[in-house]
Amino acid sequence: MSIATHTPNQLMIRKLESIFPLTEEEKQGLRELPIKLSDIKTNQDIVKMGDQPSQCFMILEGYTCIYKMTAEGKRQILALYVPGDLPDMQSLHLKVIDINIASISPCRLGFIQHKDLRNLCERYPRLTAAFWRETLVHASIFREWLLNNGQRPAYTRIAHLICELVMRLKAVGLAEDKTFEMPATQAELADATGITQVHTNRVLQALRADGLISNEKVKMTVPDWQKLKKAGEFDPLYLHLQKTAAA
Amino acid sequence: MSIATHTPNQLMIRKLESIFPLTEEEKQGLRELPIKLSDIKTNQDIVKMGDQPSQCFMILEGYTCIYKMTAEGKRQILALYVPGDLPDMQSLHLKVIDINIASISPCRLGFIQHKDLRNLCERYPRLTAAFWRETLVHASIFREWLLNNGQRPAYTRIAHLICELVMRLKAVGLAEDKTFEMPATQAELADATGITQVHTNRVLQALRADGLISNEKVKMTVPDWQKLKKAGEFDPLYLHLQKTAAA
DNA sequence: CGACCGATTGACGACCATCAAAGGTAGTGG
DNA sequence: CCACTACCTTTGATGGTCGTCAATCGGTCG
Repeated sequence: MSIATHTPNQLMIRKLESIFPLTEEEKQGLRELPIKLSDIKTNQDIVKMGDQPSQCFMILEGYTCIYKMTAEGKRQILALYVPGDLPDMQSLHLKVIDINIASISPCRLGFIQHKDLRNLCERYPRLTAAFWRETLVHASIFREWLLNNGQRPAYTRIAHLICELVMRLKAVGLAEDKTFEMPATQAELADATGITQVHTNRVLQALRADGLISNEKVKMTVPDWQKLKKAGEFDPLYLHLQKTAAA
Repeated sequence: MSIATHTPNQLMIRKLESIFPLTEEEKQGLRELPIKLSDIKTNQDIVKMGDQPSQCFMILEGYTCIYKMTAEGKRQILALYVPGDLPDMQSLHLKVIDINIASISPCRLGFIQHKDLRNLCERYPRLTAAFWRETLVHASIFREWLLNNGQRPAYTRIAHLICELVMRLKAVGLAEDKTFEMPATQAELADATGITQVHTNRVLQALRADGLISNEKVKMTVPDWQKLKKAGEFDPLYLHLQKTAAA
């Protein structure tokens, strides 16, 4: 089977179902949510620190990241987002954006007005819990990244990051058996894991030499999931996936 | 003026008001929320990974932290929590706890049943937004820690952590002019910032030598806030405090 | 074909980790 | 009042993981 494709609203349903059980009525409500499409290129800023948007967006295709810079100009990538994710859901309740969001591949985005989201949640109150839960899961991912970047050596760290991506892609049906899209450059992986680009390159070489990953262009494949999982000390509890999605 | 003391429900109101404007009716609702007190000693686990609690708690006195361990037994402290904070609010929507929560000083805690919280939010729907916002602010803090621990040198990193604590304590009226409680040991600061205990000690000596902090036992004082802020590259935007609380 | 971007390699060094031990301080109990 | 203990802080010595700097290589695209 090839990688699943969805309409925007179907993708949102699939995403929410990966962490929250939806009723048929709620799905129907979600199908009626207005979503406005927009395509962007690689390395475009989508939302910037200080913005006060009246909408948020879902990724339909491609990857984005959120990042912050230090005064010295160093960049930390705080999260990678894949199709189905809502990188700026927080803007629903935090007026001022405190991060930057950029594409790391060509993307198709679906913009959703805050007011439409609020209306939907009023009509289907359990959806409030679903969206809240989505933000809580991402908070949990931030915590895991803190552990990963703070306490694990570079090799383990990158293995863990790859494990997480695979799991999250599988949850929305976007990872084939062992292969998935990995458009992030080595510089981006470096900024995500808090190591330098040069060292990232050497770690990736080691991971390839050990048979844990292989890649061609933007396609990465994981020959032996168990081995990678072990190398990355990966336990998916923190993703809080529904059992059906985790399988 | 001495450090503010509150009843449990007053403290919750004060805390929520630091990030969200409350109406008089909502405050009245909050005053009627049942909160059950409990005292614990230093270094007690309060909630553990895998738990499925039916309640959450607010800190009334003392400090707690949340942490995770790697397979090799290294500990990362993911957040420090001070009076007014709700370290396991996430349990309202994520059934399984994915972190450990422990006291780092003697604490008085106030336990709140999930069902009481849900009832309250049903009666005052804006409070849902307030509590959601509280969890989003903490997600924002996790992001800032990722930046801090990932990209800043040890000296800046610890200065930043101290700045954050001061701001958060002031927001709930728990930092006097320049002095506040700092019960965390150097080992705990080390695990929070991802550097070793030995190196933390040396950095603290440097901060003291530079006149940025001084401390006796559990009291820490900041002689020159502007200097510390600069040394820590501290910008409080990410705390999303109301203007009144930030002042 | 030249320009650009990302991946790769080499040499060197520093920040911070690791290991080990000693000094302070508080609390406990005889 | 003083041992005794436990915990935290401090110090010294050494070294490794990873950062920095710089250059080259390879592929893509206009």
